[in-house]
Amino acid sequence: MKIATWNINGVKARLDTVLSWLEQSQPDITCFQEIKSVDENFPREAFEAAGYHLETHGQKGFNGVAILSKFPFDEVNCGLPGDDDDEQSRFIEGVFSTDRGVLRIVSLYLPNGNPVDSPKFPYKLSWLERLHAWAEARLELEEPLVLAGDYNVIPMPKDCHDPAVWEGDALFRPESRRAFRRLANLGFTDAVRAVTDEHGVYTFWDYQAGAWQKNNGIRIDHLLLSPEAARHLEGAEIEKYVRAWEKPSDHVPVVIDIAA
DNA sequence: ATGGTGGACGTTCCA
Repeated sequence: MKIATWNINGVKARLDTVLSWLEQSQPDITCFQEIKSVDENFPREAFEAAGYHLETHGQKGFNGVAILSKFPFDEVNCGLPGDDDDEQSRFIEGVFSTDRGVLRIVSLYLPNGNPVDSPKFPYKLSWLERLHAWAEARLELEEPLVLAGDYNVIPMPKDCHDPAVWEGDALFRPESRRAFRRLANLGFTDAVRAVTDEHGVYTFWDYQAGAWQKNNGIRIDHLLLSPEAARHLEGAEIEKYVRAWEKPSDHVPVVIDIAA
C-alpha cells in the first residue's frame, strides 16, 4: 500500500503534471496541499476517471487540502479542531477500511509563519499546539494513523542545505522545531528518517536563484506514523525526479510503502 | 541597489 503526500502549488496549474505522476507512481492514497481552489472548481472528474475517490477542503486563492484514495471514504472530517475562528483550509482527515482493518489518514498544510514579527508566527505556533492536542487524543485509538503534509518545519540542521540561511526563519525557529519534536515524541515515526540518516534529503526547492540546480533545498514535507502504522512500514521515497519536469511544483511527492 | 520565481486574483497577496 503506497501512501503519498505532495504540496502541488495549485491544482489548476498542475493538473497535467499531477495526473502524469499518478499514472507513473500509482499511489493508493495521496494527500495534496495547496490546491488553491474552492471545492466547486476542483477538477474532480479527472481524478475520478483515474480511479480515485476524492475529498477536498478548499478555499479561494490560497491553501486548501485534499485526499485521493482508491478506497472509498468511511468518514471524512474537515478542519483542525480547537479554534472556531480559524477559517483557513489546512486540514482534512479520511478514514478507510482495508483488508488489514481501519486506516486513518490526515492531509495537513501547516501555516508558513513568516514574517516572525507578524501575527502569522503565533498563528503557526497555536496551530501546532492544536495539532498536538488533536494527535494526542487520536493516538488513544491505537489505530494505524498517518499525519501527512507540508509541515513548514525544518526539523534538524541536516534537513537544509545551509542552516545559517534559515536562522530566524519561521520554518527553522527553535519554537517551530520544538513543537514538531514534541508532536513526534508523542509516539510518531518520521517515515523518511526511519529509512535514512543522510544529510541533504530534501522535499522542497525554491523557484528562485537556481535552488534546484544547486540542490539548495529543505525537508519540510513529512509523514508521521502512529506505532500501529510504523510497525508495517516497508519503505519511504522522495520522488524528486518530478522537480525536473516542466512546470513543476516547488515541492515533490513523498511516498511510503506500508504492508497491506 | 535592485530583483530574483510562480500561482491566483484582480490592479496585490502569499509562499
